[in-house]
Amino acid sequence: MSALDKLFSYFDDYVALDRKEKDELSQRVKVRKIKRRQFILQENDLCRHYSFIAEGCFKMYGIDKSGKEHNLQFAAENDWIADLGSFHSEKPSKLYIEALEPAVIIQLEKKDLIFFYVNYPKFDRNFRVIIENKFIEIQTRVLQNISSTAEERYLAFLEQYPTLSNRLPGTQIASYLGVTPEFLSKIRKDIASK
Amino acid sequence: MSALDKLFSYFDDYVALDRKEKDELSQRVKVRKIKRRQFILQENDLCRHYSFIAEGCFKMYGIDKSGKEHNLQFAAENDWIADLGSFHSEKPSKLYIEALEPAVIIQLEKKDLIFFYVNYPKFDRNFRVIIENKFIEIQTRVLQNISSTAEERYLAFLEQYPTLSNRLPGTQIASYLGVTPEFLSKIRKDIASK
DNA sequence: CGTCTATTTGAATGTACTCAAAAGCGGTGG
DNA sequence: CCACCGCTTTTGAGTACATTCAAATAGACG
Repeated sequence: MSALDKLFSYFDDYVALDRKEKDELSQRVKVRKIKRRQFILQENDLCRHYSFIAEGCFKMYGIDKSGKEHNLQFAAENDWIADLGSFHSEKPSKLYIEALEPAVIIQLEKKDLIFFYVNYPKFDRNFRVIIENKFIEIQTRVLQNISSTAEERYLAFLEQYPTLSNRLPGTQIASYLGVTPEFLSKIRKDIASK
Repeated sequence: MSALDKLFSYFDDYVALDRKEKDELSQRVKVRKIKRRQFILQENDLCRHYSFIAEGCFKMYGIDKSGKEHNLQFAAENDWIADLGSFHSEKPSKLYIEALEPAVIIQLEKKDLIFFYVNYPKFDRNFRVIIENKFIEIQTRVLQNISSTAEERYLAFLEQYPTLSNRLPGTQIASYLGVTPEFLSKIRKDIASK
């Protein structure tokens, strides 16, 4: 299945695209192969694209004043990744997006996205629903961050993202949960001894 | 300025509504007065409405197994509040929405919201942009939660929501930041002694 | 004025971090 | 096939950040 076909069938879960929309999309997107550890966004870049992931896995993170990385989100097959803040404001990003595995992505530039919003209202609908679902997801995460211990957050992560949690090294999960890798190791030990 | 007029001029910051859309909205929404401490959503309720706040201020929170409240968000004038998860899935909510001040809200039921989505694509557009901005905001909060100390988070809150932080008791802010009120008091003391 | 809630303070405790070091585990090249 | 390299994971001791519980104080509202 080609990368583009993956994108088309992704939209089948929303309001499916018709022939014409698929043709337009094909002409306006750019398919890219990305190597492990390659960045598709770095601090001070403008985020110019929505990237749909056909294969592989990315992390988006910020770096604090002491130089530590903090994972804001992971994204794998059939998901989008972008720094929405930079994308909309057209201001330099404070974030990094880096491939954790070799990947194939489909990139859509802002002007093209706007083209679809203007000409095919279906895109407003679809991206509204997509972002609503992402909002619900991240809100759950916030609630966990402010109300649970690191161990509870880790167990919730395993449950919510079983596939990802097998694919990712503990260091990356620790960074997502907001704990040190050493402490995650201790959490795992505690869990195992039950 | 009437509650409805506030809603109309709120939309002027997005794609403004025309006469017909305003008329339709007027007919389909319900304006309600809400008392301080009154709930517009409680655990196990279905969240059936989007509520636009014309006056007053609300908190949305979850209660953990030990009975403690954890504030997921505040919302004041010219903002929306709803449990999107429950609203979309039509499953019982795990959250509470409670007025912190006497309030006036405008409620829109799901079937009416869908009516607008279907008949006026502008609503897809507007709510897409609204939720995108909320997503950007909450993502910033997540990054702070996983990367900053309580003191840093508190200072960031003061900066980002100066009006709210004057309006809210410290206990509520503490709950939002994910710390105990006692500890917030110590943070304030530390900040004052600088 | 009394009641209810918010805020402050302090002591003891618990949760998570820092730093340093060792052990494990792939992959890669010689 | 083995040796080495880079990265991940584990372990432990000491420390810092944040909580709990209890109690006193201060404010706000009817």
